[in-house]
Amino acid sequence: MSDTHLAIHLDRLVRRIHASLSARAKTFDTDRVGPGGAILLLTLDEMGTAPLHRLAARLVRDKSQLTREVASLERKGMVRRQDCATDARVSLLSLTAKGAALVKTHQHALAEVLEETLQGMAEADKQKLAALLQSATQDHRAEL
Amino acid sequence: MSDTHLAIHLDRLVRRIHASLSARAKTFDTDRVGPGGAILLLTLDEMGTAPLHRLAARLVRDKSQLTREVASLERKGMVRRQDCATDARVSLLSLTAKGAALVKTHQHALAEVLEETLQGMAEADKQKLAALLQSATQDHRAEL
DNA sequence: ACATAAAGTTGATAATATCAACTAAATGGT
DNA sequence: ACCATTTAGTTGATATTATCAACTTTATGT
Repeated sequence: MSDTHLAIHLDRLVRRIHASLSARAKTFDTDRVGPGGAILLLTLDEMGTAPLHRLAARLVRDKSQLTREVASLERKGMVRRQDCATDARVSLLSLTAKGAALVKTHQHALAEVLEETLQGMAEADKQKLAALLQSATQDHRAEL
Repeated sequence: MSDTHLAIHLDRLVRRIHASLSARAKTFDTDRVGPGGAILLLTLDEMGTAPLHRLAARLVRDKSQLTREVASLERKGMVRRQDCATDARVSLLSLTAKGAALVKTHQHALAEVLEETLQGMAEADKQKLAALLQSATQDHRAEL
């Protein structure tokens, strides 16, 4: 029999984390960027500067959705767009100072939630888990 | 700095799987139970018979949502409810034969998608990942 | 018997996702 | 250089899912 277990537990874990986060959201999500906005910012933080479609590919979200989310974050002063010199179609996204500061806050909160959610796991196992998850989401054809 | 990586990769992996699944949904989700319905059925399959609130706890979803989802699956003949002998408030949920058959179908499809999504990972790593995910979602206070 | 909590439902609303159509700009051949 | 085809991004309409409070009915503890 096949391992659908992996998917089931994956879903549970994500929901646990999400629940924990939104439970204490009032504490740290003062700008109300929401979970979607938060992960966008965290991802943009690790990408530095990126066109929207690349960010969409990373986040595995529809471009149209990203358009709106980015617009919202832009209005809040978290994200900045600048025209691309070599391609007039793309607008390059990057964090503002305010956005970068917010990332720190969210990283902190997320770390706490993870700590709480995964209390029970040995530190080594957590690291192993993180590593395996990373390797699971690696490659997938070129998209750096 | 803290490992928010775990959460980020978790999100990506879930979205990849979800995207893969919905891409080929027409192939196997003939009853249109959707991802939410599917995971509910899979979970109920592993629980056997369970009251709604227990299922909700397992799935980490709101009871109100489960009420509606279960109602929908009931209309489709996948889930059955029976009154609890010892507590008139609870209705016990279980799969119908049709529901159990559907579970098989979805397990199959899900296994294929996982295979595809995680191609690149060694078999041993997949198993390790599954095990770690399971341990990550274990316990959490009593709720069997 | 009474207060309190639990199980489930309903309603209203918010947040996200999906998908097709469309504009503008780039690319690739011929 | 020209035209067909892609690609980046946006917009609109709609579906799906999540959230939260209020409420009914039944159980529990004292």
